[in-house]
Amino acid sequence: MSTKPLDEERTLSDRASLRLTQAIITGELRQGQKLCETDLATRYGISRGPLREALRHLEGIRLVQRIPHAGARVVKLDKAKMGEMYRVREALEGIACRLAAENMNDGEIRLLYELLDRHEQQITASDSTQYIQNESDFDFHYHIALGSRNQMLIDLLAHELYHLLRMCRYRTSRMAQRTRPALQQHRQIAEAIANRDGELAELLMRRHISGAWKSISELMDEEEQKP
Amino acid sequence: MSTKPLDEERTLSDRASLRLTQAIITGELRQGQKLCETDLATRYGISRGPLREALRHLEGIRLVQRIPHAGARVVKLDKAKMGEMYRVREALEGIACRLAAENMNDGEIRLLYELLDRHEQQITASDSTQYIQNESDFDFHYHIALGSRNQMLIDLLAHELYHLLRMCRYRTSRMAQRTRPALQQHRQIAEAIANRDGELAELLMRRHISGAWKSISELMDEEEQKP
DNA sequence: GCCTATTTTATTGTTGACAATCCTCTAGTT
DNA sequence: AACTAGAGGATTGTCAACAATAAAATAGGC
Repeated sequence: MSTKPLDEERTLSDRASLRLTQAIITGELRQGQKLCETDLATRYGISRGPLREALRHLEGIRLVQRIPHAGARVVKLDKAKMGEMYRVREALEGIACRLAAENMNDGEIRLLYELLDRHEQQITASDSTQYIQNESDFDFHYHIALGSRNQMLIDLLAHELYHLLRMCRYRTSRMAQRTRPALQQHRQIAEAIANRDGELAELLMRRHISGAWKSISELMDEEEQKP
Repeated sequence: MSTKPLDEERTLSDRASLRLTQAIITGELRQGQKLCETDLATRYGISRGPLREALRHLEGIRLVQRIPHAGARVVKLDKAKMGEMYRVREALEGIACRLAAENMNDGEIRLLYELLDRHEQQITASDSTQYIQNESDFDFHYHIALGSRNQMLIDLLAHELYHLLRMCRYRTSRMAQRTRPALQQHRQIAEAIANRDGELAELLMRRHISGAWKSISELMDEEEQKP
C-alpha cells in the first residue's frame, strides 16, 4: 500500500496533510481532540498558512471537523457514524468487487491468492500481533479496490474510508476470534473473482462487510453494558 | 435543495468555495480551464490566502485538480470519468434507496409523490426548459438520499457526486426523449419505498441509474462518429 | 533555420503581522 | 449562590510582502 516518505511531497501543505493523517490514524492525535493551528504549526516547523490548507484538505476527506472561528477537531467516531461508514463501505466495496471480477488480470488474481496464504500463515503463527493481521485484511480489500480499475472508487476507498476505518481499529481489535471465518469469506470472494462471477463476488463482499459490522456492533453493545 | 445565499457563509474562504462551485457547475468556469489564483482573488475581492483554502476544498470534492507548483484546473470530465462516476453513483444511490425504504416517514413519502406529480406536469407543459426538468430529477434523487438518514451518504451524494453530475448536464441535455420512461421508473421506485421493500427499491434504483448511463454512453458514441 | 542555453517573467508557495471573533474569567448585581 | 456583563486573553481569519519554482521569451551556437 504505497505510502511514500513524508518529505517526498512537494509542498509543506501536502507534507503536513500526510503527517496529520498519520497522526490521526495512529491515535497520536486522539478522536475529538482540538487541533490548535499555532501549536501544530510550530510543532511541524511551518507557518500557519500551509497548515490551514492541510486542515482544509483533511476536512474534505472527513478526518477533521471544522467550525468557523472555533477551530478544527479530530473527527469523533461514535457507533452511529461507524454504522454509516460500514453501510457506505458495503455499497462501494460491493461494486468494486463486481468490477474487480470483470477487470482483474490473471497476475492480480494470483497475487490475491498469495495475500490470502500469507494472511493464513500470520493467523497460524500465534505470536503475530493483531495489528499485522488487520493490515493483511486491509491489503486484501485494497487489492480488490485496485482491481476495479475505477479511479474514483479507489480514491473514495483508499483515501477516505480506509483512513476512517483504521482510526477505529483499536476499538475493534478484540475481534480476533473472527479472523478465521473472515479469512474463509475472503477465500470465497477470491474464488468468485477468479471465476469472473461479478454478481456473486459483489454479493459475497456485501455479506462479508455487513456481517463484520453486525459483529462489531454487538461487541460494542456488550461493552456498553459493563464498562 | 436548500442553497443559502453566498454571503451567509462565515468566512471568505467558505464563500469563495461556494462561488467557485457555482461557477464551475454553471460552466462559467469551463472544464479544464486554468484557475489562476491572482485573477480569481482580485475578481472576488479577496486575498490569495482564503482563495487557496477554497481551492484546496474544491480539490477534496473532486471539482478541481491541482498540480504542485503548476496550479489548479477545473476537472475535465471525459467519457471514462463519467462512466466511473455513474458506477459509484449506482452503488451509493442503490444503498441510499434501500435505507430510504426502511427509514423514510410517511410525510417524506408523500412529498416524494408530490415531486413526481410536479415533474409530470413540467414534462406535459412542453414549454418547460430542459434545465427545470433536470432539476426535478435531482430533487427526486436528493430527497431519497435524505431519506436514507445516513449523513455520510448524503454528503457524498449531495456535496460531491451531484456537483459533478450537474457539470456534465449540458452534454446530456439531449436526453429529453428519455424523460418519460425515467419518470415511470421513478414512480416504480417510489412505490417500492412506500411498500417498505428496500431490496426492490435498491434493485430498481440501480437499474434506473445503470440504464441512464447506458443511454448517455450510447449517445456520446453517436456524437463522436459525426462531429 | 533549428535546437539549446540562459534570462526574464509570471505564478505558486510561504511567511509574519494585523484584524476579527470567540471563549473564559472576573466582577458586580439580584 | 446563581446569573449576567464586561474585560482580558487566546485563537482563528485575513492580508500583503517575500521566496521558490515553473513557464515563456530571448539570445547564442551549430
